[in-house]
Amino acid sequence: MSLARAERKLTSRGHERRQELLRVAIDKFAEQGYHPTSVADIVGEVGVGKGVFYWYFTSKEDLLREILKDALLELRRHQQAAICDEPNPLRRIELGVRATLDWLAEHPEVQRLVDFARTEDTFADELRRGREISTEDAVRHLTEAMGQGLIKQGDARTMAIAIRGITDEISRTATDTDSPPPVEAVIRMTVHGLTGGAS
Amino acid sequence: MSLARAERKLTSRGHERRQELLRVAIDKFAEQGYHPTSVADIVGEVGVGKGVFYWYFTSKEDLLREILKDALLELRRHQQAAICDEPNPLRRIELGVRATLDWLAEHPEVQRLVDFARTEDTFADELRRGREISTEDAVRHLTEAMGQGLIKQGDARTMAIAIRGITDEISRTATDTDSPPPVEAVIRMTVHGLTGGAS
Amino acid sequence: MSLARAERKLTSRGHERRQELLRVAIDKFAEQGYHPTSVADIVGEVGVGKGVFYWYFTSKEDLLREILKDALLELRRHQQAAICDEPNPLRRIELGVRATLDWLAEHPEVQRLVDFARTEDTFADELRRGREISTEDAVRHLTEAMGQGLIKQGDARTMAIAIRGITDEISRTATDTDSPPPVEAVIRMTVHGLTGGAS
Amino acid sequence: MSLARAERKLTSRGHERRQELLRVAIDKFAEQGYHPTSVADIVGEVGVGKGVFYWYFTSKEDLLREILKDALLELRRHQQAAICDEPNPLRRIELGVRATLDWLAEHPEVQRLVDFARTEDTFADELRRGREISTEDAVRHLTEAMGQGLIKQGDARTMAIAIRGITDEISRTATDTDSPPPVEAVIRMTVHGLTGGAS
DNA sequence: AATGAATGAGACTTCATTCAT
DNA sequence: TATGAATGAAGTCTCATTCAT
Repeated sequence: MSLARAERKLTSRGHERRQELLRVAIDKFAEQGYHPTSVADIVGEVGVGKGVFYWYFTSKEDLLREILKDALLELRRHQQAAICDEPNPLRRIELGVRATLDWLAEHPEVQRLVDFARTEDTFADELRRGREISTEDAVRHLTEAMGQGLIKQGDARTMAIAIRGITDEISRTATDTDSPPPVEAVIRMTVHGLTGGAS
Repeated sequence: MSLARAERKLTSRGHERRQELLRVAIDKFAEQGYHPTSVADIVGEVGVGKGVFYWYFTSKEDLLREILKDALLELRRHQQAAICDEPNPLRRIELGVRATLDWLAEHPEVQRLVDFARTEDTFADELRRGREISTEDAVRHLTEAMGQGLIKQGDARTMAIAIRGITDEISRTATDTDSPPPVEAVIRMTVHGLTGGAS
Repeated sequence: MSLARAERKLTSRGHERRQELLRVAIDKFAEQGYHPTSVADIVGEVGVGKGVFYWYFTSKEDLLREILKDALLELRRHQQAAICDEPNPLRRIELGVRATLDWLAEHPEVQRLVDFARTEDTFADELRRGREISTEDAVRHLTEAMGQGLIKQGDARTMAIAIRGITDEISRTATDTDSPPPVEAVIRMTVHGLTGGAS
Repeated sequence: MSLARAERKLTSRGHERRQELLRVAIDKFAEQGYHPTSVADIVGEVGVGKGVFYWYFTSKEDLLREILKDALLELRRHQQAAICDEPNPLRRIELGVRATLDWLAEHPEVQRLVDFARTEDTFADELRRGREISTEDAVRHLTEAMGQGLIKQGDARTMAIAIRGITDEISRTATDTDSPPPVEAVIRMTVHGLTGGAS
């Protein structure tokens, strides 16, 4: 019986084709949006027949899901690699934020796709789990930091979500204005206080 | 030549029809996404023919643009009304954040639409201008607060964007989990410091 | 909410269009086969856009099902009308066979469609029920005839099936050779004995 | 130029492969229908690449034609073997009918394929010739039987077709209901009179 | 002999939009 | 104003067939 597309063993040429399709799809999706981009657009750009697309992917939907899965996995890896085994929890947050801004600056297309995916139920679930995990990670660091008296006591979960809100929005704006994200300012705000109210 | 739809004078019954179409469209768009929702879906739910739709709106695209324009205008009004003539700039930020969390909690559909619109060039421009304005508003308050020594000197623009990032992401999460946004925690973080680092 | 296609109320023009589509589809299906006939072929012949097809039918499959349902209903009506209230059960069989040969000769396309439908599970069920009913009808007449000593005792069900086998195959051959079915010979065989063995 | 596939000399392993493809194809065709079964389905089930298929068969169409040719040849052989050199023509009919019911009961898939093939012009011709021959055979026996006064004078050709109609329909029904065909009842009807009308 | 990647026409179907009634 | 029939381009996807390896 034929293998599911995902499990199919690919020749090295096949692997390259697949990557090429992914790359082009990411670009087009980010540029025009998921729905406005047709499979014909994608294969047209790569210069292959439509069948090729369906040789490597089950459907257009499957393709986006694949893209999202890969991207979030990579981002996570990037973050983990940055944090490594830093003992200071507050510094871990900092390194995580830096890594995120960094990676998103290098993959501006991805954020658009994630943002889109979040607006359509079919894809939203795919993301929720990943977001949960990243939130929990941050909560862990923040809780530890509170325990060590490095930051004031507070609602760690809300803080974690806020931090993601900041990094994401800063990244979006940086991409929109085609300028590098103000990393240091963000770090100052997230780690040393958003406004540093005089209180 | 016929008038542009928007400018056409409507009977009060016509006005109601239009509002009903808008309402249904917002719900469906938020629920299933813009593209997956067809014009037939919308008019079907309202119980009118397709002609009606094209009497009130130039196109499906026009409809979403209209929705976005209206929504952002309303949000802005809500914010302005809250801030009113509060003299303390930091307090103005606070009131603005409160008003935003408030309004988004009552209009969870809108945020999805805005988030989607941001991912497709056709709509993105519509939003950029509004975002610019709201950023500038916040920058003004923050700059004034710095001038008065209420908050530490810093990059006001980045702060403004960060605050929007927080309110938006907190709102999204609140909607996702169907729970009220942790308003006080957010206020504390935005106004009195995100982590309030011990430094 | 929009009505299911089947229940949609049609204008008289709409009703005609639908009939035209049915007619052309029956012809094409019978001529080239169901699968080799594309929806494009059908609407092309009628001279309308593809959307029209899907305005009147849910799918190509639905269309064939509809055709089968209508055809079998009509055939049954024709048979019933012929038998009417004939008291002699053997004569009822005769009238039924005559009516069947008659109707199939006038609707040679239908038999091909039914024959095809029988070979594909999706449609086979649609037919089985109808066949059951017609078999039971014949069994009733035959049993009554046996009771009255009009025919020898025997397996009524097998007889009924055999009679259908004869009428169908005779009809097919008549259609194939483009000649009228040998009605009298068939009647003689079915009613007075297939070979009339000398036994 | 390469030899026609059919004439190519095959190694014994090659012969087996071919048979396996035929066997699987017959099963799938009978199960799902000819068109709904893809070449990929067939080779997938056998566990070979697509190239293999096209090594042994010119096309999918060719495959079905081959199947039909083989099947009808085998059925004919089975019938001939049964009739052998029976001198009584009426008994020859009986033996032929028995052999046919027998063989169709053992090869229920084949009948579906033949039935399907009859509904599509591409294959119909392939079958017509075979049907002609078998009709002529039966006509010969029947005419002889009439000459010997074993059966009443009548339209031998119509009788022959009727007999085929009976055996086929009985076989189909037996397959459908997964029960053995009522051989004796059929013999009685075909040889000694369908209803044995009292006339 | 065999594989599996590639092809590309064409299948079915949807849908924004128009327009006669 | 309103309807619903009609349009037809475009969308996703399938599949018989070919061919480089």
